[in-house]
Amino acid sequence: MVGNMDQLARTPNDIGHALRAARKQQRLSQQALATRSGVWQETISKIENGSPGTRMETIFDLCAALNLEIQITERSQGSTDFLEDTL
Amino acid sequence: MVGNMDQLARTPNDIGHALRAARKQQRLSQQALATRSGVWQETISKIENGSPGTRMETIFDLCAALNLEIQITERSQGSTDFLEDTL
DNA sequence: TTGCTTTATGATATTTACATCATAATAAAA
DNA sequence: TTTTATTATGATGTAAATATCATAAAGCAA
Repeated sequence: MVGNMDQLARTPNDIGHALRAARKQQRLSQQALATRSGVWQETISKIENGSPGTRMETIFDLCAALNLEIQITERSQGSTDFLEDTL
Repeated sequence: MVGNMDQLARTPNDIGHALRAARKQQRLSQQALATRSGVWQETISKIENGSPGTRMETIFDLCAALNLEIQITERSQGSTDFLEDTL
């Protein structure tokens, strides 16, 4: 394990983990986050537990409230995966 | 100019722009992307034009098909750069 | 144990994204 | 121009996310 390369999100679970980690790091309850994000506590619970299909904007709201940012970048050519673009 | 730091996404429009840019860069039509992502061309059109409320998983599907990755990170404190974790 | 806080869950109603089709508008070639 | 490829748009039906409430389940202190 080289480092903290775990902000990568490719599934609803990844999102949930990232959000929960950030919230806990800031010692916010789901309810406190709900208040400052406008997303309901019940919804936050589901998202943190990886419920699928969450709307982008809900994630944006939570990220904003948690001082998180979302970046979209080219996938860095990984180690063992050998998938080639036959462009 | 240090680098291309414009993959930041905080609105549906940002997502749309990133996706369209990547698709064009790879010279794919919306239909071609639709085929390889499982997302319909009509839906791709709307997303690229910033339609709100898109489901996370739809974005994931498109990113996967375009070799893009989504990262969630702490918002880097701007200019005055003494940020402390009072852990 | 009790009591308090936090998180999860169940139900309902509204809203909306997406699939799907058809097609219109636009762009690009020919 | 005409033809073809691409993108956008409009309509419909279904599936599902979220707001909202009520409450159950966990967790944690006293």
